[in-house]
Amino acid sequence: MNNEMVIRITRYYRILNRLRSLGLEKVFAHNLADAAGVSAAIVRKDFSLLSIYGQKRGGYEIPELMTKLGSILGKTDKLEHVIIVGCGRIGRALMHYTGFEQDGIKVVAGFDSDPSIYNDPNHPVPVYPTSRIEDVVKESDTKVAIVTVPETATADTFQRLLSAGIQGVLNFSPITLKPIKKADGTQVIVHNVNIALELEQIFYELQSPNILQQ
Amino acid sequence: MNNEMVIRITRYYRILNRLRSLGLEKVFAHNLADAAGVSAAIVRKDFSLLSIYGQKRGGYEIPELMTKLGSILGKTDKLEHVIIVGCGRIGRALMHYTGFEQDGIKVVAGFDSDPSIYNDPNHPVPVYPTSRIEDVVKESDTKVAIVTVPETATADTFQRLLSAGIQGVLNFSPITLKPIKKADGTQVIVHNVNIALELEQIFYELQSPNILQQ
DNA sequence: CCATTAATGTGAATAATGATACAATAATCG
DNA sequence: CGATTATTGTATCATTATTCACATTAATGG
Repeated sequence: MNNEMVIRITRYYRILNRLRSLGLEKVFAHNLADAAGVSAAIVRKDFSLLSIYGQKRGGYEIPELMTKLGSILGKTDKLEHVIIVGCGRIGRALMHYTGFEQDGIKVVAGFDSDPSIYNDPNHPVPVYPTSRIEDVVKESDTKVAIVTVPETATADTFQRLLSAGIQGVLNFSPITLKPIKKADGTQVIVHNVNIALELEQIFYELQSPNILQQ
Repeated sequence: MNNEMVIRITRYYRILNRLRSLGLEKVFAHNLADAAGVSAAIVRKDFSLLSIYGQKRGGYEIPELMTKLGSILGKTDKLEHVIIVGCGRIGRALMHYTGFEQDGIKVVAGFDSDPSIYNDPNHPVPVYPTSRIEDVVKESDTKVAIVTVPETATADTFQRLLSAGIQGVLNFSPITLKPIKKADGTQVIVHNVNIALELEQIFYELQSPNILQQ
C-alpha cells in the first residue's frame, strides 16, 4: 500500500465515522469519492486491492467497511500518544485542540526550553523543560512528536527527539526534516507541514495559467 | 509545470534564500536535493525542464537561480494578502506568526462570528465580524483565505468566501474542501491541511511493515 | 598537457498512478 | 419474468514521474 493510498484510506475511515454517526448504514463508492475528493473508480480500485468487496448495486456496509479499514490502518481502542515540542502559540493551540480525541490521538505532554512557559501551570497538559523529553517519552510510551519550535531550534530538537527514541515526527517548522535511518536499521517517519509553503503554492496556482488541480 | 514540481521549486527558492543569507554564492544540485529532501537527479531534471542551466562542474549561481525561479513562481516585491477566517487558538496563532513576512505573505485581517473575539482590541491584525468578509476582501484586494473555523462551520464559511470573491483557500478544518468551478469558469484553488490525518498517517507508517518513505 | 575527478544535462528505461471501459451482478419496475 | 438501471470489480490503457546511465564539460593536479 503506497503513501497516497494510506491518505485516502484514512480519509475514507474518517468519513465513514461521520456518516455512521448520522445513522447511515450503507455507502456507495461515489459517496466516499465525493467526500474524499477523489474519483469513484479510485475508491473501488483501492478496495479491490485491499480485497474489500461490497454488494453489486448495494454498495458497502459501513460497520463492516470500518472494521476492515480500521484493521488495515491498525486502529485500536486505545489512544495513540503524542508529545508537542515547542509551546509557542502554535504548540499551545494544538495542546488545546479537542478534535484529536475523536481520531484516537492524545497529547500526553508539552516541552519548552523557556522556564516562564514550563513553570506556568495553566496548560491543558503537563509541560516540561526540554531536558526531560527522554524520560517522559519512555515513561509514557510515546512514539510520535509534533515539532513546533522556531526554525533555528529545529535541527537540535530533531536530534534530541531521535536520541529520546521518538520514531515519528510531524514538523511544522519551515526547515524540511528528512527521514533518517537509525543505527538499529529502523527508519524515522517524518512529515513536514509548511504553512507558508502551502500559501505560496496557492498563490502560484492562482497566478499560473494552467489549472490542473485535483 | 505540475503540482509536485511547484512544491519543489518553491522549496528550492526558500532554501536558496537561506543559503544566500549565509553568504553562499553557488550551490550544487545535490546540496539543494539534500535540503529539499529529493534526489539530485530530480533537481537537475527540474532545472532542465525549466531551461535553467548551471556551469558544468561549477554548480549554479544562487542570485541568478533565485531570479529565474522567482520569476517562474511569480514572486514580486509586494506582499501577498491573506485573511484568516476563524480566530480560535489556531487562527490567532497564525495571526501572530512572524515568519510569513519573509516569504512575502501578509495577514491583512481576521474574522470571527463571536463578538467577544472581534470586539477584543488585542489582536496583531484587525479582526471583524464574518459579515464583513466581502467588503474587507474587496477593499484590501485579497484573494486567499486561511480557514480555521470549527468543523461544523466549514461548509458555510467556504460558501461565504466564494461569494466574497476569494480564489484560494487553505483549509485547516478536518472537512475536506474541494476545488469548485465558479460560474465565470475560474477554479477556486483549495489546499487542505489536516493535522490529525497527518498524525494518523505517521502512526500507520510506524505500524506497517514496509517502509517506502520518500 | 594529459589523466582524473566532479559536476551538469538529458535520452531512455522503469515504475507508479490514474482514467477508461466494460463485464458481472443485483435490484427494480412495468 | 424480461427489460432496464445502478452499482461493483477489474483488465487495459494512457499518462506522468522518477530513476538510471552516460555523454559532456570544466576544473584540478601531477
